[in-house]
Amino acid sequence: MTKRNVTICVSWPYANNNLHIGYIASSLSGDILARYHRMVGDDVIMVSGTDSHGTKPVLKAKKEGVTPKDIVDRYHKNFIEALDKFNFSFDKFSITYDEYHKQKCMDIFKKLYDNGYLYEKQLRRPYCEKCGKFVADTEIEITCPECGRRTKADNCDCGHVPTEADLEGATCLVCGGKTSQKQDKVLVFKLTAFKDVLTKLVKDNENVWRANSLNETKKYLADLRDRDFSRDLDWGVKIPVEGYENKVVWVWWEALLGYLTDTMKLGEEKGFDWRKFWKTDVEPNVKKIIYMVHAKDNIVFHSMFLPAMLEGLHDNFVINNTMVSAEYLMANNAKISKSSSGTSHEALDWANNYNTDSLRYHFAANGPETKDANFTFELFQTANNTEVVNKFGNLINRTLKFKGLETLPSGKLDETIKAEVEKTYDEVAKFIENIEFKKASERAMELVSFANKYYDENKPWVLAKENIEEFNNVIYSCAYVIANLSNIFEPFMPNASAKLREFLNLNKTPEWKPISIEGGIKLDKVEPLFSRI
RNA sequence: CGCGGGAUAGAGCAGUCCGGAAGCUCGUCGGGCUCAUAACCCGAAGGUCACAGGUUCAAAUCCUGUUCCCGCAACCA
Repeated sequence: MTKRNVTICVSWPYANNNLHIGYIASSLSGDILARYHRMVGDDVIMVSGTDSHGTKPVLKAKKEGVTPKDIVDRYHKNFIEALDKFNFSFDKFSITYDEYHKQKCMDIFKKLYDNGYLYEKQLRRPYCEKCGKFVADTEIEITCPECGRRTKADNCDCGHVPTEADLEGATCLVCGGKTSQKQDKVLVFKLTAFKDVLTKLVKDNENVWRANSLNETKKYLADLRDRDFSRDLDWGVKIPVEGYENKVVWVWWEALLGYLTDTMKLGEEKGFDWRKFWKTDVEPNVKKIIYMVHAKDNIVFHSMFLPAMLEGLHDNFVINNTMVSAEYLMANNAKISKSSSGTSHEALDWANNYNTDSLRYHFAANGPETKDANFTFELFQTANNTEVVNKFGNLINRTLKFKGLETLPSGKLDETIKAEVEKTYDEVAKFIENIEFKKASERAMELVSFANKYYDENKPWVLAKENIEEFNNVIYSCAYVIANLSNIFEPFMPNASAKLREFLNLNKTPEWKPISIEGGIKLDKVEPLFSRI
């Protein structure tokens, strides 16, 4: 296959709470893609980082009497630790308060301004005299005129959306004082200027994107509006326009550019030209794939906001991308973010208590790919004990720990096994490239079932006593399957795959193609890959 | 009536675009095997495809309406 340049953009977790398993479930697709594309020989980068700006860290910092940086550093550390334990193979995982990111963003925003895509709008906003600044809706509290309860001003639990008038005399949550409506201005991004480009983008991907990405984007296009670009806040990326010294860029606009700034930084560090991943005029003959991996609440930002910004630079950016939009992971049928039950939904807790390969497999096979997926300990336990331990782990054990077997015998490779292995590579690859990870992981597991069946039908425990040559052929053929499972499962269960390579003295760098195996390997390193829970 | 995704055996899901004998994994029940972490293999039972209409020789699939879950729409991100 000809080499492609593949960029995998995994959405940026917000530094407001510890990483939860929903993020792992919806982002895993990115790591599966990254590992697979590296194995087929593509030039791959996978990037993301911590989204550190916005009002929430600021509020939390005030409450705890620390700086916003202290808050986001705490969560950034948690993100890195959790993602590392789940074996996410990021080439870069940065943080948006990084000076490099901020500077590059400001350069880009200046260009968008110069190109005429940012304009000023007047409006009235709540202003706190005591704090001496305009405050965000989440920083003030009002009495809801609909239900009479106290609520933050962005929305009320009763469903009422406060109007400009409702905000008059709101309470500032920072200082406790009253706010008043004052004349303010906001910088607006001219999203409507990109209607044709975005319409074409959707049309070009009619058979590529999932239904949620396509329809959600079409809906926005039907009623396309310009979007606010600035925010009244001092924690964020400064706006390189005169008169906006006290405002910052709304986090979305700069966080999305993190994919680009990560790539630029990576290029400087590793010595490659970042443009080969993002520009049509660099390595023009190499196919470029840009995957956008995120959950459904992020759709339009990736399908519209980012492409519009890139197009607005008038600089041959690759606009076309492959949207990989997941639905939501529910925990015990409740929204993870709002759940307050005793069970932890923190990614790090799960990683510390259970086998992350097993969790990865479970999320690939039963994750929120096209609709919300429920996640419970019981469902995971079943998947772990039946699919992962009984089928996968047991195949390894019954083959490589066959009673009395100390070295792998040489033998003749069974033709049906050889053919099935080749077929599995092709079909799993097809599913992965088609962003169907549920099917891909299940198809991979079918090879395990195929081998277990082959094992049973050929009864090596009988052959061991009656026909040692045939016994050797069967065990050798099963070991051949196991060697290839170490490749095929690399995107899904990287730890187990690495251990299999160690058991069988295989090359440490896996490739997406059948590998042969030699007899005579000492089997003393073999141990159970997974344990029951 | 703001908009998008979803509702299919006890559980989790595929099938819906392009209508043509209801499938997969797990669980349950029965059988086989004894190499293996009591794992593995074979077989069976189990579903008015959310609900109500309609189109058709034929509907899980197309059309209309309804209910429920999730998300988006606002200076939350």
